[in-house]
Amino acid sequence: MTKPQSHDRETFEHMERTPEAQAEGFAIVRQAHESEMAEDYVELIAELIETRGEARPVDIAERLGVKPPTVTKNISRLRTAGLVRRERYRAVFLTEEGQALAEACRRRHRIVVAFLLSLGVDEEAAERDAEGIEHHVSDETLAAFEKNLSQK
Amino acid sequence: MTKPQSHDRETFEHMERTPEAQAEGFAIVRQAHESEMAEDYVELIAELIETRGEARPVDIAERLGVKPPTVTKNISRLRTAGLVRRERYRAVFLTEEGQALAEACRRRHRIVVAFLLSLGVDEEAAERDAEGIEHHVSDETLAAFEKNLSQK
DNA sequence: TACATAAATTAGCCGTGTCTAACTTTGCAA
DNA sequence: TTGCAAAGTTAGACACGGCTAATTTATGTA
Repeated sequence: MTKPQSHDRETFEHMERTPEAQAEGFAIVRQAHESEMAEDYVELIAELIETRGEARPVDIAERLGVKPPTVTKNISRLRTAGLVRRERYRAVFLTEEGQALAEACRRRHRIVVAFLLSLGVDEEAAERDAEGIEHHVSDETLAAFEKNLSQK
Repeated sequence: MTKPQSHDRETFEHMERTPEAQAEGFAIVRQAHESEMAEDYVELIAELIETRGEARPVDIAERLGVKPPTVTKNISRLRTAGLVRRERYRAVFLTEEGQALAEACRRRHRIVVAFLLSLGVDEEAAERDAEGIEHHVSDETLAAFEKNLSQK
């Protein structure tokens, strides 16, 4: 069950993580992927409501770079998840829960972008990279980003 | 084609990105997701070959936290992609191309981890977050991480 | 050598997130 | 007021990356 104490190689450059710890890490990444769609949508919906007064599927589709049927399907998933409220053929609005999630996501997004900018990454790249990175930043790392920012 | 000059709101807190630029950002993230599987596998395979002399599906599965049939299926995709070479029921090896990719991924991984550690993130979290973040770090951002590291 | 066990594969299922084609609804303008 | 264009939805397909159950192959040991 437990590993034998003695090995051919007794010396390690750096201690390897256990297979279990490694597996847990990958599980966390897979889990993050599952919530990415929801996070991207509510974030974008909040942005659209703020700047245009409403979030129309056609605008969501354009900004996400996907086709309208994809938006319809995903919006209905968000509705099932309780993040979004809407009537057929009408604009989309966020529930309380959706708003809370959007707020958290936008805050995290802002921090990641600001942090990358503070590192000297240009605006285009910072914005692009943040889109992918933000979903994988733990609270602890986010705090480290913030701390580092305020110390500049 | 071009946007009308005058708007209801002439003042922006910060200039919004165009829908196209935003859509391109999301497209890049989606693209990154497609190569994540390949990157995680070749990185892990290289690691296993280095530490154990060979990469067996059972070990890959354990460390990835997935079941063996998943590994079989994905390995065959990697073979099709030309990243991996192997005979049925035998261990997996990397092609030249696979090795090059693995090397690039491991380098990026090391830099991301080192950077997070330098920010004061603890080892566990750094390792976990890096797993997700590394696939979304552009060359430019990676360079910024490195530069910041060397300046410590 | 033969067999039990471990490893790997195959077959077949599922949910996600994308697409195209075709249809329905909305709402504006003549 | 009616009719058309734009927006939205539905239906149906597909690839991906997971899974379980059942099967096949490899291997070490009795």
